[in-house]
Amino acid sequence: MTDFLSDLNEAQKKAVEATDGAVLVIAGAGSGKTRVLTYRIAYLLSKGIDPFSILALTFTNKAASEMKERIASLVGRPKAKSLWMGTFHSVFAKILRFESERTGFPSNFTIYDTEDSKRLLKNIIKEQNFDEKEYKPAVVVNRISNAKNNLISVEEYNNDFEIQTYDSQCKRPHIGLIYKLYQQRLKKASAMDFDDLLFNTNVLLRDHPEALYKYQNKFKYILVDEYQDTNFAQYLIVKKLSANNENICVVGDDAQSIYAFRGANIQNIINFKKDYKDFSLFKLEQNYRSTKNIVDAANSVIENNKEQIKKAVWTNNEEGERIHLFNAANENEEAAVIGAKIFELMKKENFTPDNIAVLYRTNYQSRTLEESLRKLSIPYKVFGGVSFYQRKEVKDLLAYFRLIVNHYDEQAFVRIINFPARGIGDTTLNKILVAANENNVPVWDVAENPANYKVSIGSNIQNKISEFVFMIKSLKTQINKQNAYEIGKLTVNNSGIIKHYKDQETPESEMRLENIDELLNALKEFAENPDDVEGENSLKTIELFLEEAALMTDMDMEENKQNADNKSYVSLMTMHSAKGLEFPVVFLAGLEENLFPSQMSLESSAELEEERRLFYVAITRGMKKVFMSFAETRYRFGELNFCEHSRFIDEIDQKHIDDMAGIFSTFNKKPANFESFAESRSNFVSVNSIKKKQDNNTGNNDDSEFGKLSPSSLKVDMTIQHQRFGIGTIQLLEGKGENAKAHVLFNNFGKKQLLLKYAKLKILS
DNA sequence: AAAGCGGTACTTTTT
DNA sequence: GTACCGCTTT
Repeated sequence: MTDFLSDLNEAQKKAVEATDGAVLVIAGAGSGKTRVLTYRIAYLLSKGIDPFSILALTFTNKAASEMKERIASLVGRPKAKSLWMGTFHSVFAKILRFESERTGFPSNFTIYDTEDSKRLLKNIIKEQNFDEKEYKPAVVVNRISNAKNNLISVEEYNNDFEIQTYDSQCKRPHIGLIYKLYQQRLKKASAMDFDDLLFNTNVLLRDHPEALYKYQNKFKYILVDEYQDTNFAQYLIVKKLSANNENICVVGDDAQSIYAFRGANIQNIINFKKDYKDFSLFKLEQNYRSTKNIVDAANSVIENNKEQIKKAVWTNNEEGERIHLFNAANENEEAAVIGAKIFELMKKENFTPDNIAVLYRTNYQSRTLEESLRKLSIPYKVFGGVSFYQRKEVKDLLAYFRLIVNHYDEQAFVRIINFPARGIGDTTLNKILVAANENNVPVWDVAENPANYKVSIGSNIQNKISEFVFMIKSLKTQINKQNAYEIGKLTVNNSGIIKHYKDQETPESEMRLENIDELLNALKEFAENPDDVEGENSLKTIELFLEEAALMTDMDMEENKQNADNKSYVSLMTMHSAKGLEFPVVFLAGLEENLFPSQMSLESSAELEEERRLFYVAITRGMKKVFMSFAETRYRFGELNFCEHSRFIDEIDQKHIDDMAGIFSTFNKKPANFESFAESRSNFVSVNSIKKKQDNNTGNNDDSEFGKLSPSSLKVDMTIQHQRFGIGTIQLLEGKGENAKAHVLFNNFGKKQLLLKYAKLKILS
């Protein structure tokens, strides 16, 4: 029964066999981390452990379903299905629904996504007449999210001197009040946001010891994937649940911690040894994924981080090609070259599109890349950005489902009360909202019976509201009688959404209809696939669908689709979403200062180290070939910006780089295989831009007088000359050391911010 | 009440 | 460049 252990190397095998007690597995990139987790679970099952008593927490739904699949192939489907395996959010959402009697929330609570949260916050800020410039929903939502991730309740937030001082200093003294009102409104709407799922689980385990004992006894073996990305709320849940027998196994890589910005605490993994004194440590250091060049290049970068657990990642794989580095005049040329190179890889080296990924720091970079790939008819898929579930028509329809399941869902109500238009406008809606607030009742109660709350609405509009309320109520009577797909069809027809878009007859409405169709297909597939623990005869209701959809990223969605239509695409995604994935060929685009590392990360070394870890993650996605590129100019907010290449490139040991950009050669000498690149480039890029490039490379321009100047030699109002921008006046000097910057007003180029570390200047007067 | 127009302020990463 | 807001007109 344990024959599958022979698939593992020594370190992996030991990590699998140490089933009891606290276990920390530090797994370098590509070292078979998922393999250890799956085999460990399979091993537990083969020893007769009940699958219901194993809790495995992952970072994404995709990781969970893939792992389940692999375990199923090792020990059989029935056992694999009975495992408690999923993301923190989905597993504990399930538990919170089950424990509704203890939580004070009904079991059909809605999960608000970030957009819902922001809209609600916006409403509250408006109602309170706070300055909307100071109180931006995005900022407020972050403050509240941070508080919740650190288990700071409304009361604690408002009584904490430090927090209050900080908010006051930021000119936002009322965030505590907003937090309070926000939680009240969520409660009234029977809704939780993402962070509440973890926060309220902690409350449940803290205030209800009988529930804590129950789950401690239930989950005899706990496994946590990507432990380096857990936040305090998650950490404490795991700690509490495992306190009884300490059969806990956490797997992670501190070098790949990239979610501190949303509360992840790298100390959780670094301090594991303090939390569990009797722990065993296993290090997986052999990389099976990438070539020597890629592994070594990644190692040379991550070395620059101070805070890390020591490990030596190595590989037995072939040497492989060096990392190909190239530059481009602007983002369009960069995209064109990447497209051309992909075209060539497919044509000459038989790579398929799904062998290839283009990774970037920010979502907006996908646009130019898409254009380039479209021109070359290369099939591609953009992950992230405006995902399927965020499209207006899809969210509208989901709002119907939400309101049907949970009438109190305020955001869903506001969204669809007048969509499609049924003559209930802003004025009426505001009356209802105000009345709901004044009487401290859900909006639904007011809509159901306005007269009760002294809302004066004309009888004409009154009838329309009643019709709407009636429609939602009648659909509710069906939700436990008909499956998700049937409810979906009824909703689409009764609501008038289909008619609304059919009447428009524009290409845009056509597309929206297609998306609605796609959602119905997803419902159908969901309804007809009895893959749940509950068994074959249980009805797949719309409620169950919503629960999944709320916590689904488009990553999970696209995964299903790709399997379904079996087409091959080049993947376009952010470096963050690429975590956990691997591709034979990886392009890293836009490696420029202020873009990557992001401008916002330059203020603290902790944030800069996180960017570096992200760079490490990005490089280590590549199996065979890694291409890096940067543009010398890039449009941002419609304004032209001149860019310097990313500092991270300089941190790679030069011997691993095939430097076609010429950044490491003082004499700008032409690299050995520049020709082959120029060739593939010239097929698609205007000859002009190449010429410009080559002129630069010959070193004809007279730059002998320009040099890097120390920040101290410059003063405001000085007139300086820049190699490219010509003559200008210094307006402002900021930053220290590496980050010293000068704001210069150029005569012909307008205002520019120059990093003194790179800018070559000449002082004129 | 709804659609259309023009000005404005943004873009880090996501369960 | 674009998403979003508030103003206008019908």
